[in-house]
Amino acid sequence: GWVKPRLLLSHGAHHPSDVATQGLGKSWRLSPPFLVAFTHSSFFPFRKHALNCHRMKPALFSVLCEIKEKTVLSIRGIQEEDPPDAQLMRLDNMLLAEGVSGPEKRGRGGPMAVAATSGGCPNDNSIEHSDYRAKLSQIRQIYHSELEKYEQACSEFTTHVMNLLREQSRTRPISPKEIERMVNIIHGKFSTIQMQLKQSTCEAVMILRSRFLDARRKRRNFSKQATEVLNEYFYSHLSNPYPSEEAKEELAKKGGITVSQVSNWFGNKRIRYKKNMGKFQEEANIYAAKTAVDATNVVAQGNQANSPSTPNSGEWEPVKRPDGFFCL
DNA sequence: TAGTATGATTTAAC
DNA sequence: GTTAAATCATACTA
Repeated sequence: GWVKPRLLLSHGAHHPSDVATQGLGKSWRLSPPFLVAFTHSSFFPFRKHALNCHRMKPALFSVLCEIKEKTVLSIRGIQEEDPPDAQLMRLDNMLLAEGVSGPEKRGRGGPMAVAATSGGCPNDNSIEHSDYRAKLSQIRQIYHSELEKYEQACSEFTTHVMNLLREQSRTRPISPKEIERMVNIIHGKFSTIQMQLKQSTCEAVMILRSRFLDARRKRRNFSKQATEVLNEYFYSHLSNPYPSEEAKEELAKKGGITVSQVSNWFGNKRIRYKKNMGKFQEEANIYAAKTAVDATNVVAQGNQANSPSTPNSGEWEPVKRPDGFFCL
């Protein structure tokens, strides 16, 4: 199921101010002792106002910022910059291809189109198709809702931290650059969360897809209409039951199945008929009689008989395999 | 529930 | 590419 990505803040930070002090704390702790003295908690309640109004404050503040900046840069210099995230790009591409992100796909596309044309029973496939689409739409909805939530949370959190730091910058050496860096850190954290969301979404789509494709493999008997059409052709072309590509297309159209299903059916039928002609004799008689009745009706209507291109003259003479194996 | 029917897949030959 | 043949997996039926 769905695993809602959690807000991942490093070192157990649970509040914006924690992050603020955490981010700054490292460099702050590296500052010389005399600087720490100015910021000691017992110092503030009594001296805060005096400190802010002190004539040396601006000068001292800029020095503090400079020292801090150098310290931070020396630490950051050790750390490697993140490489461009290829995985994020892959996730984005997949979500776009699956129709989760970007404009919603309408009509036939992706695996749905395959199933909609390959199954034996079009109605059932329509149900599966709409089921797939409904579930994909659900995933899409959850994805966008979560994404929006995270973006809003990120924006609110950033504003909150920025305000907090601006407020603190009146009494602590926090430069605008530092605030910018903090904003970048927050955005980085939220990007990680977004990536987790994208990953979960991709997993959900893959699971849905595999389930759908498994369902597609389920065998369904052809409709009576399809079986009728196929059998009629088979028994009326018993001498050469190898429909041409055009004939296959026609049969597929009439039976509401695919051309490859027609090919499969004829492959199965030929081998099974050959193996046990006796079993199919009754069926053959029924279709022979049916064909005869149809032909009589056509003649009775005064039209030219629409007889099969290869009449049932008795022998199977496969053009490609003239081994007499299919003789009646 | 076992046996049978049937659509799909795989393999090998052409 | 098509096809036969074997096989698989599932649907159907008594």
